[in-house]
Amino acid sequence: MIRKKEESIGRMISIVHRIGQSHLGKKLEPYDIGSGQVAFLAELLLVDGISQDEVASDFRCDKATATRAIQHLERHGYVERRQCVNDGRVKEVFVTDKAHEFQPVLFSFIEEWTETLFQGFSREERELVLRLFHRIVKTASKIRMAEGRVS
Amino acid sequence: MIRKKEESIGRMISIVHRIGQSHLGKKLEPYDIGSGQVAFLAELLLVDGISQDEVASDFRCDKATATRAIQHLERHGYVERRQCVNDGRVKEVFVTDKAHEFQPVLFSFIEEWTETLFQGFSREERELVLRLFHRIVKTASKIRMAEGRVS
DNA sequence: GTATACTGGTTGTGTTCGCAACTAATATGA
DNA sequence: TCATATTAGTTGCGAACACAACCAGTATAC
Repeated sequence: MIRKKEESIGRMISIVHRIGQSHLGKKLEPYDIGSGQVAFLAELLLVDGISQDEVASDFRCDKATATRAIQHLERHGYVERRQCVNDGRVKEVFVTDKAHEFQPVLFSFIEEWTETLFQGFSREERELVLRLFHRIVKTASKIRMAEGRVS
Repeated sequence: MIRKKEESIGRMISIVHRIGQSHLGKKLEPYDIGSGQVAFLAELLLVDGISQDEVASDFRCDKATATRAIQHLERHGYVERRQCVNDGRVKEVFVTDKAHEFQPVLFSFIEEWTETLFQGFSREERELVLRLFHRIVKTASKIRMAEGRVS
C-alpha cells in the first residue's frame, strides 16, 4: 500500500527526468540542440550509419519522434541522411564533421550530469544502480513491446 | 569516457519515464485522467488541502504545470479549489468523494507498475534502488533550485 | 501609510513526445 | 505474377511540460 510519495519509483524517475531535460536543454541551447535531440546525437556518434528505425528502437521511442529529432539534427548540420541502396525505404543516418567536432562537448555535458546525479555515491553503489536500472529498462522495454504497436 | 549507451543513467531514466507515462496514460484513459495528472492526484490523495505551489514544489515541476494539471482534475470532478481565508493569493486543493472512491484504482495501477519495474528484484535490491534513487532525486532537486527561478 | 519587492496563480508560447493515418517500397504467398 | 501484408519514414494532432510575462494579493521598508 502506498503511504509516502517517496516510495514510488515512477514518481522519482519522472522528477529526475524532467530536471535532467531542463538542465541539458539549457546547456545545449547555444549549439542549436534541444533536450529532445541529445540522446539521438549521442547515439549516432556511437553507432554511425544506422537507420532511423534502429535509432527509434534503441531509444524505445516512437519512429515519429526519431524522424523529427533527426530532421532537426540534419537542419543544423549535425547529421546527413542517405537513401539505403539495398532498401529504398531505409534512410541511413551519418554524423557530419561538425558533429564529430562537437562530440567532446556533448559528452562532457552528459558526463557532468551523470557525475552530478551520482554525487556522493561510492563506486559500488554507482555500479549497482546502473546494473539494477539496466534490468528495469529491460523490463519496461518488454512491456512497451507487448502493448504498443512496435516493430 | 562514454563508450556504451547503457552507461548513461540519464538515458535509462528517459526511457523508463516515457514507457511508464505511456503505460499509465493508457490505463487511466477511461477515467479522464492523463499521464500528466496521475502524480498530482496521487499526491493530493495523500496530502489533502495543500496549495498549488506546495504541489508544484513537491513534484518539482513548474507552477504552470501544476495549475493546468489541477484545473484538469477539477474539471473532471476529482478535486476542488478554495480560496485560502488567511491569504488571498493561495488556493487550497481538496480531493472530492469521487477522488476518494477512485483512490484504490489509481493506487493499484501505480503499484502494479512499480511491481512490474521491480520484477525479479529481491527485497534488498528493491529497497537499495529506492534508497539510492532517493538520493539522486535530492541531488537533482538541488540543481533545479540552483539554476531555476524557483520559489 | 505608501512605494517597492515578493509570492501564488494564470495564461501565452514553444518544445518534446506518443498515437494514428498515411505513402512508398519491399516481402510473402497463392 | 499479382494481390496482400509488412516495413521505414512522414505528417497531423493533441497532451505534457518549461519558461516568461503578467496580475492580484501580501510583506517590507522607509
